[in-house]
Amino acid sequence: MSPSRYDPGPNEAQDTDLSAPLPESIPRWRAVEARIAEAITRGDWKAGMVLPGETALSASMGVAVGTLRRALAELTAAGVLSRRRKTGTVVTGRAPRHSLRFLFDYYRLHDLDGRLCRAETRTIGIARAVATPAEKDALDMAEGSEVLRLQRLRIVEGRAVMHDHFTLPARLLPGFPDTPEAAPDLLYRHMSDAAGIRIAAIREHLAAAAAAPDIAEALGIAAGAPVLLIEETAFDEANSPVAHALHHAETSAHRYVNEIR
Amino acid sequence: MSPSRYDPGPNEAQDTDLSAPLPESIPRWRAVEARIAEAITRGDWKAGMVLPGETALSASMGVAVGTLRRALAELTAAGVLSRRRKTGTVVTGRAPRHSLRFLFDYYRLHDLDGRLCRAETRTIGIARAVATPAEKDALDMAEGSEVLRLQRLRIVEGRAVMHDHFTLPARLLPGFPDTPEAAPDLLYRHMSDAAGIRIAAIREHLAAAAAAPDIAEALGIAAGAPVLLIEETAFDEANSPVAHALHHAETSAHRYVNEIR
DNA sequence: AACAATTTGTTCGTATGTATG
DNA sequence: GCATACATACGAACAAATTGT
Repeated sequence: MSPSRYDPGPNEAQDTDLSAPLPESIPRWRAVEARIAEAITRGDWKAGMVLPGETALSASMGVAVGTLRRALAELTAAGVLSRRRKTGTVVTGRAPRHSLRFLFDYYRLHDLDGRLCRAETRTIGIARAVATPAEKDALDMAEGSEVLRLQRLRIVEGRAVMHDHFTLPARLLPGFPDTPEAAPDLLYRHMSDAAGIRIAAIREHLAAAAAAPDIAEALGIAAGAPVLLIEETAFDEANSPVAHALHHAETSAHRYVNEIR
Repeated sequence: MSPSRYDPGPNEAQDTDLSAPLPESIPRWRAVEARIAEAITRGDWKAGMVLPGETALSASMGVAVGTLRRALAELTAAGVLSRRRKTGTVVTGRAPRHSLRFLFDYYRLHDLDGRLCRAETRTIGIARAVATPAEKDALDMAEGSEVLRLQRLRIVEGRAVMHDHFTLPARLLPGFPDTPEAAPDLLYRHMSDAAGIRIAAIREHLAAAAAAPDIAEALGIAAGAPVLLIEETAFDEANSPVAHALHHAETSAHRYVNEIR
């Protein structure tokens, strides 16, 4: 904190609250990474800013250069930072919103101007049933396994823009609520917190389709209007499918954004 | 190659042609990474196979452990490998098709059964012009800059399934051909080879729309039929936009596939 | 044009911790 | 408990690229 000095600084990033002791029990490079990412998302280090050099940063955070480099490498791979010799390490300003590393609610609805939309989630149905053959196949389950089915709406500024239909192996989520009111909004976060399931990869199959009557009604559009169809499968670290979902999105005023590296 | 012995091996990966001298002028860890990735895509190391330990591998390839670890870390981050203590390093079998690292023609059309489609590319138009305000904005160019416009069709089994409209800053690609016949099929590969432009990230805005008459005709579908709209922007390592494209895909028999980590 | 200084990139080596069989 | 394999952490030296003198 060093309250004795005030230094607005020219274009260089200044200290946030580095040199505070790092938490234990997690890798130091990860703690360093989180601290830097936090400083960026908080706006302490803005887009285009150049960070202090490796030696200075590592010294100020009390870790070896190699440890700091690991953290910077991860953030660079995630697209948050860009590094060039002599120029230094600069904040790209590209949002880390599309990486599973940083967000459990990784959804990515933007408006036509490119701004991220904050979507409210409303669960409208929960049911338990024996898996259909298609579900059994998609989730790699045994014969007769039970599944949880969830229907949800994503709402932006009062308008429903996406309809979700999730299918989850019931075995993975014992004690999952049976009423829509009690359902968690952040499904993947809940899976991580309540059942220790960490999503390692998500695969999406995208298509355009004409809206079926029930979907059209839920989204408040005409039947047959074009909707974005997203078939999503989530995998854990062992590469087993742990969730399957079918999304229908109304995209006359929104875009589904995707970033590839 | 060691032709004196033949060893089918139990479940362990055996030598491919490691210990061959590594190429110069590129980082050694990248050469190691490429060699391992190649062995996997060639089928030498199959899905589920466990690779030799770090020390053994590094020794057999003539690099330090840290160098090998860098290569393995990259492949793990890309989803090609999975590493666990004691168990070792195993091949996941998940395809690295959606990573910019491995494919210049990164396009990702699959059929409804999930199989990757090999799409033929046909360039149907090339033009040079002064950038429109929208293009100038999307590509972050100066007033009055010249752009290259490319129209292409993606064809799978004789049927056009996607229409591409690319816009590129003409300044970046001097000597680009002026006739469709001479245009390169792999645009990003060409940009890398001919102009040294390396694509570091791609952002896509996806939506569903009703097909306009000209697009409908190009794709051989009815006007107004739902099409998948993909607005794509490619960035180089300095985070500058270097290409912009508008894709229209016919998705009655195909899916556009996307993998997130 | 040549050169020096700075900053990241690569490579090496080593030591210790930790999870797993 | 022990051996094994990866994970973390440290440090050091040199290479390569870029900027400014």
